Amino acid sequence: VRKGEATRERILDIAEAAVLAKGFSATSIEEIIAQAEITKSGFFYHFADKNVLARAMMERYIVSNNEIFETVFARADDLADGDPLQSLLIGLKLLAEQMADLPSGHPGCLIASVVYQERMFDRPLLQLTAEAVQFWNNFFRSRIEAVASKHVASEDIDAEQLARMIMCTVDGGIIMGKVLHDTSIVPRQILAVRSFIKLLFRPAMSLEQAA
Amino acid sequence: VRKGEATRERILDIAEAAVLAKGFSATSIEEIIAQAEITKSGFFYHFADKNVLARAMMERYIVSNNEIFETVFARADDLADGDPLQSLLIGLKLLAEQMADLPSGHPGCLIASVVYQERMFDRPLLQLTAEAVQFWNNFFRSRIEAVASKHVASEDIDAEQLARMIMCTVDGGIIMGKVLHDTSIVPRQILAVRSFIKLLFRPAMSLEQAA
Amino acid sequence: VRKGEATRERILDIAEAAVLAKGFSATSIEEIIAQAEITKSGFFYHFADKNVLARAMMERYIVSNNEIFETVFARADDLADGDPLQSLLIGLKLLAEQMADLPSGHPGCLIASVVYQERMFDRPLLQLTAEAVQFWNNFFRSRIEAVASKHVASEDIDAEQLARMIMCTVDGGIIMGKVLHDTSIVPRQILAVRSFIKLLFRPAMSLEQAA
Amino acid sequence: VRKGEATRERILDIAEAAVLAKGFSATSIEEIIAQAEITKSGFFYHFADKNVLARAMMERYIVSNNEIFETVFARADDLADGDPLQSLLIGLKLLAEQMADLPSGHPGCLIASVVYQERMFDRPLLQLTAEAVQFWNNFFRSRIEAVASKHVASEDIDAEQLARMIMCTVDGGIIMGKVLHDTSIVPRQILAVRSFIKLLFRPAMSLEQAA
DNA sequence: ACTAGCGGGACTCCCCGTTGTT
DNA sequence: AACAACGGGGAGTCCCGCTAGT
Repeated sequence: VRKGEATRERILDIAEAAVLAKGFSATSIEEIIAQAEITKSGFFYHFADKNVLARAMMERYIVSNNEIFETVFARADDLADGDPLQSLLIGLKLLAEQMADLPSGHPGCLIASVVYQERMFDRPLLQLTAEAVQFWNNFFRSRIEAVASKHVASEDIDAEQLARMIMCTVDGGIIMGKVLHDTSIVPRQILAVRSFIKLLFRPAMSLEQAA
Repeated sequence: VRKGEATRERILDIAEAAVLAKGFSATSIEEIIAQAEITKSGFFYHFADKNVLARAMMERYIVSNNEIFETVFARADDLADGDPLQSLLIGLKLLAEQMADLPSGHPGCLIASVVYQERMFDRPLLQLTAEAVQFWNNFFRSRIEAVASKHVASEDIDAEQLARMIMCTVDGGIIMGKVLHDTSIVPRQILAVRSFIKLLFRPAMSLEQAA
Repeated sequence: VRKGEATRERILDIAEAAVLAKGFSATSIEEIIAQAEITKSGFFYHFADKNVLARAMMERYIVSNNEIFETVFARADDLADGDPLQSLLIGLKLLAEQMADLPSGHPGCLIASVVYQERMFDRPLLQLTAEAVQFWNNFFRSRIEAVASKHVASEDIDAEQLARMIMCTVDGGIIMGKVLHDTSIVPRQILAVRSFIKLLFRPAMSLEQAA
Repeated sequence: VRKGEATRERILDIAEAAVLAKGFSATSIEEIIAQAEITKSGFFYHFADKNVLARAMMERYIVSNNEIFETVFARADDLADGDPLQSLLIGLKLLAEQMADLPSGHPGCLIASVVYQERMFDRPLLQLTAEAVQFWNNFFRSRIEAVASKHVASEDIDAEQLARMIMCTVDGGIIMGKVLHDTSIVPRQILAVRSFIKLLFRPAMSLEQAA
């Protein structure tokens, strides 16, 4: 189970890149096997059909995204001295940096690619994406709630909304980056939400201070 | 030149809905003509090939989007008494309301649909989308600059970045709304950026007030 | 019936060139009308359908070919002082010169074009071509017979066969000229048969002469 | 690798017959597969597209034609006692007999079929046909040169020209045979050129003999 | 863990010809 | 006489997936 695994991963790599560039149904198995230098039978040995490939791609994508978030924010927790606000701000900065360091810009979000072709996928896959998005959203929401429990916000915004804003900005940033061929948009947009959060929890121009 | 025009529009309506749900290449001409109740010849009379259809769809989408923005912000200018900040905030609120009033949520953004299948489209079409996005961005940026010339921001954010944030939030919101089947996300996200802008230009906790 | 006639001829010109270059069934009405700058209705006004076009093309081709042969050999008869051999030899030379003077080489033989797609044409058209070929063959045969009645051939060859040889050489020469992109092949091949004929009827190295 | 090869050859056989009867573009893949009793997928497994089929057909045709020429003239060399003239004359006679023995006359020349639809084929294929024709021409030319080095011609005709005459007569003969539905034309035309060659190199009515 | 060969079914594009309108 | 609009019918291409082998 060694050579087979490598082939499987190669297929997934090629497929993911193609799907992000052309969409799922425009990505033919034929072109995947041509690039992977295997035959069709080889492909079907690893993936029973195209849906199985889609599922595998998405699962892999979710796992790798989870890892990114966890690694980044574990490091942020490490750097912030127990202050959830510090940790969140540091985490977002690290995230922005990571996005900026991608050699050829962000390749795209598989989630977005899927929702814009949702009719092509079966229920379980769509369910899977929804759960992953919900999971990431909860991840950010719980951190925001932690912040809110220690700091006062100068505007009334609930944590759910704010968590979504982070994710929306990233996904929207990816799209704009692709349209305008500007790889700096995603990191800069992340920094923009970060500014918002900082502003939101800035000690309320401390009335005491003012006094 | 009357019946033909109606057929053409019907084709575009059907095609747009299908593209937003399944992507461009998964949208077959066959299904379009079945829904439009015409024959293939009828279709190809109006659109020489699928690329021409894509171009026409995008052009129509851009025009209609332009109209929405212009209508909404013309009304906002009307309601705000010359204050650019008021106008921007009112405009965003109106936009949010408009998005909330869509019967079945926002159907999706054709721009996003295209960038996530960019390999499928020819240069001119991609160029067209880029120009439209740039145009809308400039639209928001000039309004933000007008605000900035009259009000002080409590954070350093350039207008370009902030304008992009509006658009990213909408596009990202559409994606999240589709994933989570929650039509309220787009309007709420628009209100979230609105909050940010309000906060950003809020008179600096009026030191006078504090006094 | 003046402008209409001009349009009709223009259509035939364009169609003939296209048929010689791509064959009949690969020549679409659509491309003909595009080149002729008329609409489909205009085309169908002149030719009820594609078969009618084919017939008209062939009839025109036969007439023009007849004219060439008749003109050339009328002139040859004029130059030769009543000697059929002289006339034939002069005629072939004139023919070769005429073929050499075509600006871009011989465009091709419509007859050949038809026989290599015979399944595409109806009986009457094929009949027409056969009759035309037979007619031209008789034309040459009767001239050869006239020669044979006045001169002794040094080989036994019947006139029919020799007449055919002239036509075969031309048609074959056109093909070779097209394959090798050498416009000089047709005239040179005509001169080659001419040599044969000359040799054939050369006074038999007159034994009397030798004595 | 056995069953596949048989299918491939069957396709080529059917395609060649159809192309000679109707031309390349009028020969639909659908009819080929119907006759071959396979499906379109089977066809496209063997030939990526119609051009590949054309190329394969032409290559096969050239090879088989080469074999015919070589076999016939090897036998001719065998029968003639080292005399190139004898060998050439015998070879042409054998060739004529072979053409006469074809059950339903000569089916046609693929080269001619291609040049009369040259716009339909890509450069490499046209190149291929040109090279083949050149090759056959050289084949005959070198034999004629061998004759000329041993015998005196009574007319000035260069070998190139004479070699071409052989090929032109065959190609032209095929066309006439098809038009007039007379399968005897090709062999008789070959015998006609043979007569010419014989006459050309006939010992000049040996003046010595006459004396 | 893979290959050769092919079934069956779209899909895009094109093409010939007709109809209703002007 | 000409045009807009469309009917009806493939043609060529491609693609997913299966079977039989090794």
